[in-house]
Amino acid sequence: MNDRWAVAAAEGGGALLVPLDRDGRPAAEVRHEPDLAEAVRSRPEVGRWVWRSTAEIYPRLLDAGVRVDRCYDIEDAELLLLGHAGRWGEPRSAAAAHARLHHRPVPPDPPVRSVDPGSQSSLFEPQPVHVPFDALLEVYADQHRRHNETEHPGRMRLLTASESAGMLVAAELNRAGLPWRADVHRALLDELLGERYAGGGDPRRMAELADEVSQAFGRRVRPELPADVIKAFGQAGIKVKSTRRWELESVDHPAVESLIAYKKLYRIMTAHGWGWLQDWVRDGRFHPEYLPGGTVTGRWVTNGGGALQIPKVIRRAVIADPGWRLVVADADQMEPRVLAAISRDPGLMDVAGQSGDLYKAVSDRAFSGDREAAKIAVLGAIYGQTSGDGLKNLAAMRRRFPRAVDYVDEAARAGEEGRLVRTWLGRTCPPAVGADEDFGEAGLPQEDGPEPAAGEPEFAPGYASRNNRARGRFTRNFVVQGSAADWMLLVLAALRRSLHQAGMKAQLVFFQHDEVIVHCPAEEAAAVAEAIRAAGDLAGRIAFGETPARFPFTVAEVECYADAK
DNA sequence: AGTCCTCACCGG
DNA sequence: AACTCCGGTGAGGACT
Repeated sequence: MNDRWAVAAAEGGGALLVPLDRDGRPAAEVRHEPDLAEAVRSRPEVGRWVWRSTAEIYPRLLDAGVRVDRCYDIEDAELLLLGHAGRWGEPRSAAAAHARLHHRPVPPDPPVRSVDPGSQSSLFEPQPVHVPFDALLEVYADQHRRHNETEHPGRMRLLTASESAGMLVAAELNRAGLPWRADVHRALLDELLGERYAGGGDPRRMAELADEVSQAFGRRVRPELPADVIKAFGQAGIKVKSTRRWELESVDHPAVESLIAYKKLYRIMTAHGWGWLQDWVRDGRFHPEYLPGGTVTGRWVTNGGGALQIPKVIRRAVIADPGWRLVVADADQMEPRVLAAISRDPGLMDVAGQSGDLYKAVSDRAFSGDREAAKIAVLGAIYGQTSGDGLKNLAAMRRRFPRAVDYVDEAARAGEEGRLVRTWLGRTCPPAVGADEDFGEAGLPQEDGPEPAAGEPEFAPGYASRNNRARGRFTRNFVVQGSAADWMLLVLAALRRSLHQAGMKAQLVFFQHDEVIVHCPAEEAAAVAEAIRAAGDLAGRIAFGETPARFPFTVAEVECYADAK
């Protein structure tokens, strides 16, 4: 059933609980029970647990071996509801929400603690702010009401419910960790960077490359210092504006090859080297900290460990346990398919209704079979390409897929004009950055945002409109990327549920924007792959209603993550 | 000694 | 050809 109960840890220990009625109000007396986990465990009939913060309470339940099917995260919902009302930036804690209800001074949100890699505790639960249970219940009932005031109440309810499901997934991902072979990782580092010397300094291979760079310049150059490299090129008579790889690649100088190779290894050493291994991998698992909804578009972020930026070469260390497999599933062309579903463009829906190569299908319709041109045009429409081939091809897009292009154009226009912009489910874009509240410059128009580049006249004509255009590109992308994140949350929720209902040992162990990894016994792998595909279809129907658009996944069953692509 | 900023790279 | 959208990460250095 859909029965909801609210629960909170009691101050002196134990739990406070109460069933809720259809309006989200207490349907009985609040009861106190001595054991939080037991109170939840003993009520499997509860359809959804309503609580202040999943990150605070759910790890404690998991510690006690208690899993819940569904929850409602009040502080996450507060953030989404405030955003929908255009009140981005107001404190989202339950304490703040309660104060607002009673027109009392609103306390600021507590700061998030800094990263502590060695710690096992959650990074996102600063210090629990105590909120009396009855105050929490008032906030929930008010949120229940506020959903009905949104543009699409059904979608908004789906948004808060699915992001709450994401919170459950995140807590479980944090606990499970990604299988990680530290021995393989170390061997990889030795192979790529060279062995480390006892006295410190660069590892062998990197030291060799640094020497090659210095020899090519005829003087000692530290390749990891952009300023030093630019100066060295200047002394060699070559002007470079930066030491970015794409710029260096076009430079004709004997140092370039070694320099690029060094920078590649330097990046691996600093971001995913021995120190990283020490900090983030324990007991054969990499434990990042996932934060659902950490970006304004609804994409997740991780705090620490760089879990969403694991270099391809390092993925060789991600290896399933003996007898187990990694089922790696990647949503195919997620964003164009989502654009088809939200814009209802007939041509694009038609194309997205097939599970084959979407860009090929687009190219057959509008680009005489030129797949590359089609891909650039589709992505250009989504990203707001302003120059180059994308612009030329955009005209063809506009002819063949007018409603799709109109949809993102309208989002861009709304952004430029400072209107609210929302994803399909109702996640709302924050106002333009720039009016910095800390300095009380509320009256500043949005176009006074970021500082102009050095040397650029601060009030040059055209400066404002340039920033407005940047804002338009942002909101144009926001509706697509954000609606895709909406869909992906529903995928995660459906997948989590079906893996559990099937009674499998399979575990979600990784999530990255459009990709999931499930770790499972080899004999479950086929069923897991099917569950992922089914979750994608179900999420499409739930999020967007009946639509011909399909949401296929490329699924690989592997022992090593690096073999998935 | 701590904080903030820039750079350049990783991923989607 | 150029670096469009969304982020995290560390190092180094400038600054307080």
